[in-house]
Amino acid sequence: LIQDDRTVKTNSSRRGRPPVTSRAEILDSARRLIDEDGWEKLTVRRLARDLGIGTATIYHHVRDCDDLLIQLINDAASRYPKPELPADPLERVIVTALAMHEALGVMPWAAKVLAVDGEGCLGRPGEDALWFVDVILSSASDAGCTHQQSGELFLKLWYFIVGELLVQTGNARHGANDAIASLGQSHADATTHVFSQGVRALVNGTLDQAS
Amino acid sequence: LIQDDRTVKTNSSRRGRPPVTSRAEILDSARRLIDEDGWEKLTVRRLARDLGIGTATIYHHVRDCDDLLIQLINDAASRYPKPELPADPLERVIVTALAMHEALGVMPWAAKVLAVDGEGCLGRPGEDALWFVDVILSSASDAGCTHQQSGELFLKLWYFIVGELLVQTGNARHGANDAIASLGQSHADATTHVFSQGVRALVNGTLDQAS
DNA sequence: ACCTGAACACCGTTCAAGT
DNA sequence: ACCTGAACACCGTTCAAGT
Repeated sequence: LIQDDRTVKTNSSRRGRPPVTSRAEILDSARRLIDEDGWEKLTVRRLARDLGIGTATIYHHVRDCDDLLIQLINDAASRYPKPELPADPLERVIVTALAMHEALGVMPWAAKVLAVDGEGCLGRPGEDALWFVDVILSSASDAGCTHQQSGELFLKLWYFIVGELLVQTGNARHGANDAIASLGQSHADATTHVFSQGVRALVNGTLDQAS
Repeated sequence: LIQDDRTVKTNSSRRGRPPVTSRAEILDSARRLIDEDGWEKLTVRRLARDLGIGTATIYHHVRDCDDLLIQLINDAASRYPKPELPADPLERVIVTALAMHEALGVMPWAAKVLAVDGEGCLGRPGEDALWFVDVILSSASDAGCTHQQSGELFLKLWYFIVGELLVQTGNARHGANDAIASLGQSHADATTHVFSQGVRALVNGTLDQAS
């Protein structure tokens, strides 16, 4: 049922001891453990126990603990539907930045991992995450930015996205923060609003400086 | 020499077993260990070994491992010289945000801790970190922002500051990132420039939206 | 081929007992 | 008063041996 990967492998090469698990099963299990107990409780040993396999077996499918988290992020990013892009290049930058934030938002702990292993995840060619980077850079060019200005704008947006995720992860753990709590709207609405206003401010403010 | 705290304590109440260490010694040792081996290598056990004391003794001075890091951050923030504030309120917001970033910059790992224990560090009344928050909020008001707009502007700046620190910490560990590497200037100059331009863009962009 | 128990070298935290 | 060894309940990672 869930073990199709295993079956396929066993069929295609019928010699040797059959695998007891697959990359897909490991990622599924990890996802479930994370939203049951939080990402900081995910350990290789716990994951193996959950799957009912030996601890060392995990290391046949992932290089180490960080690699597991990065695979999870790339997996989520590739599942995320790419947004419709507006014709206006500036609007395109904004929409893509918001989509990038939303794609990462399903795993807020991603910020911590991405920052530690930074371009290890975003910068590898062929990864889906790279799509967001490309669209933002080329749209900025279309809006009249030089190569350098586009790079700087992306970097600023990246700081903002990562920072928002990081703060959100923290607040989730120990109650809402004061600045947000004092606003009249619901928590989720308020943070989304502040975030998108910030992205707009960053884009417009940067382009005003350039001209 | 470094053990004045201990001596003072021993003199003022001469009964009972004398302390073998003090909060100041613990913080000093932690600081040294961090910039020798990196903050992720700092452990309670290593710290105790470095001080030549029992592991459990550490827990007389700090509640737990996170508390130690937070004390370190607050200590650094309180040491940081407060910047001269310009008359123009908008400029005051910018200068204070840059100073806040610089104060935290001596401990880039602070971003991770602050995000996890968020307002636990920034929000406690009486802490020096609160000064930065107050100045930014009141300066934004002086510039014509409503209470809510000031709060939102601070939050945006906080996202940006935290994000920049987080990305910088990550890049330090595994080589410069591509966007920055492609710029003509030195690494440090380039990142400082991008950061301060971003703060300006955020402030100006936000105020343009308001009017 | 693929899996695993056991081992290695660590963690944070607590607490009864020692000085 | 203050300190601490030893214990508890964990970690990540490796590798020789097993199936």
